[in-house]
Amino acid sequence: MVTIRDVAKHAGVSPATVSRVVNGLVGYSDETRERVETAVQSLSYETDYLARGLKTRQTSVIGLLAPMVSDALASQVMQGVEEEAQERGYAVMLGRTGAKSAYIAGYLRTLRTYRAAGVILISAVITPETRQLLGPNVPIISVAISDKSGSPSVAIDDEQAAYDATRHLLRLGHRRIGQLTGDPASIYVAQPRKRGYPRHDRSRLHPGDRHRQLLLRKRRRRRGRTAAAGARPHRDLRDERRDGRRRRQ
Amino acid sequence: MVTIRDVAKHAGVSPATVSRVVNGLVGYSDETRERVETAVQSLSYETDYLARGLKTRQTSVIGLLAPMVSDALASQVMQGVEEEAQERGYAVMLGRTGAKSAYIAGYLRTLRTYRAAGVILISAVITPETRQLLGPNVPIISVAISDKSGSPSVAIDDEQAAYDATRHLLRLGHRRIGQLTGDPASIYVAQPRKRGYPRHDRSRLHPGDRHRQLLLRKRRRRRGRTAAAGARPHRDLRDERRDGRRRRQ
DNA sequence: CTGAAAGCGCTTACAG
DNA sequence: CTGAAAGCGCTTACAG
Repeated sequence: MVTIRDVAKHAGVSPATVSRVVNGLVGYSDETRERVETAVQSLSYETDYLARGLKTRQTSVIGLLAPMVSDALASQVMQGVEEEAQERGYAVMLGRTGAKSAYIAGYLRTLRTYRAAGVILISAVITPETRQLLGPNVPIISVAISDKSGSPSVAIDDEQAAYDATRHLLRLGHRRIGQLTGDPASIYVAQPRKRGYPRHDRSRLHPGDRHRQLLLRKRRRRRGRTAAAGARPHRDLRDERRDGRRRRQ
Repeated sequence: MVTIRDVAKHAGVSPATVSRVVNGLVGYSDETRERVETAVQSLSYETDYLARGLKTRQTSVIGLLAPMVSDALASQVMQGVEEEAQERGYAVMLGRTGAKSAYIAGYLRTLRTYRAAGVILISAVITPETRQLLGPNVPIISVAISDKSGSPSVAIDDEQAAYDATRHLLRLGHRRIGQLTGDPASIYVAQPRKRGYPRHDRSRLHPGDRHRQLLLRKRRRRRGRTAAAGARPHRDLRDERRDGRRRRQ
């Protein structure tokens, strides 16, 4: 393996100077720089990240933890993270937060000992333990869950999203609307979603949709039997249903 | 950070001995082992992978290169690789072989300088350049493309698969069968797929399927106009079509 | 502008 | 069974 010493010898300078040039620091003449660069080229020298990381206490590794690697949302995020990381010279290390949260501790420990430059958490909550396992100096970013603990996060307003999605269906004239929030015990965003849904009331319906609603009502009557055979709506939807019925009377 | 020296001091032994115990080597008394383990526990010592890797010239990192992170097949493979890796104490480093093959060189270089223990290549061909960039000591495994260069690979027989898939359709009585192989210039498996398809001839049809074929033929006649309006079959399929027609005469 | 030196945290012959 | 020492390849005050 070609080391910084080899380059130094080849260029007739000290290893310290090679390091400075390679890292783009200050403190060398143009001529020196050129000699070093030539030597780097002809020996095809490559910095040893392990050695550098050991010395500087930091590598260009970033940790990327997802619930599942093959998760649909996570895949998309991972793809994006990977693209940007590679563009900026970072390497991405993969991990799963998975079902067993014991796993995540292991990954975090690994990332710390590889001196990761930062960690991106997809669909996972940053707990005090997370912080502690990673040490105080590793930045954490959470994606898809907005963090309350002070870390930056990239996420949507889940409550508002539930509200908007429901409104969309209401505008289309639908009245029997189910909501699948996920189990609040394990799906963190279930709560805000559950809050967003019932914020609706009749007065919020868009007035311009009257016509369309009439159409839909007719169509529904025609499909009467099919509709009646449908699944019973979720308990939380009772109010909306009653609301819809009253309008029809 | 807790180092091996701290543990050594705490346990009243030398760093060398701590290293031996931690790595499960031979050469220490039971009593020593216990003292070291206690010290490791109470200080919650964690091996520095960077330092170890620098010394041993090998880390527990394995590289995982896929065409796209969000690719459907790759996602599944990645998930599996990640599970097994984590079980065995390896960390997975991500990379994309992507459209630009120039990228892959960068990843391979990175993996070499992180002293990766091995590399898994999904849907990519192992070229001499691959080998060269990674150095002679890093094992490479290719997935989804069977390697001819001597590396182990996990893949299906694409030619046979194309043959089998075609046979399946033939058995169902279909005669107008298109094949989407992908562009042979960029999709490596297009060639074997293309070979597998036309290996069929009439005599290979499963005799037990006669009855079903008759049924299908009737049905097809009924839908005559629709069928006629369908897309023209691929040029490569002409023989199969003619074959099918003759049987009807 | 440049180099000698120390040290990051570990491992591993070597010697006892 | 155990320890002192050298060294992996780099960076960075320090001194000039």
